[in-house]
Amino acid sequence: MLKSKTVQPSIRLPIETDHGTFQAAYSHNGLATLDFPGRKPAASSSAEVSKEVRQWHKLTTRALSAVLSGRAAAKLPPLDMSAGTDFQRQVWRAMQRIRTGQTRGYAEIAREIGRPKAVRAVGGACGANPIPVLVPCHRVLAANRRLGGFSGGIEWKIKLLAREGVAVRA
DNA sequence: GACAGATGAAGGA
DNA sequence: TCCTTCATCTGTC
Repeated sequence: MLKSKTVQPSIRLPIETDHGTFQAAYSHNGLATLDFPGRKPAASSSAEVSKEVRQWHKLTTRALSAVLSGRAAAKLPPLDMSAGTDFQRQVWRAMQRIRTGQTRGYAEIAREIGRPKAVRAVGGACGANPIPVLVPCHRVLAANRRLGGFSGGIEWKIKLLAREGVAVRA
């Protein structure tokens, strides 16, 4: 089993949306983390922002506003998932394949990555997802279309799913 | 090695 | 339906 590697994002930039200010953090590989409004104090990096990061940030901002409007993101910046284990990256990739307005169950994700019994571990990997919204962990529901949980807060999961026209049970 | 966890399924009320 | 219990698998400490 691989332990997660701790890769320190080098640049933190705010993203203003109608729903509050998200915090995006970039490493040299791409977008590393995305924090919901109010989750962490707004922090702007003192490091110089390269042209490349500015381009990624522009894509992230557009993608975020698209998803928050219930639309599919046209283009995503490169996502730095190096902080996750192999298992977690498999789960996150499977979640990225879920289209806007569609949902999957934890068990379905588990089957998709070839580990049908690892449903609880899939839940754990969802919770460890550093880039919520863009890696759509909100589209993963528990059995019988129940909500399950959400690292950013269950109210965010409800809000995001409602934007995509997905009806869920409390 | 023990424990916790964003689950699933089965059984009973 | 709802609740409880147990089985299962992975990540973290």
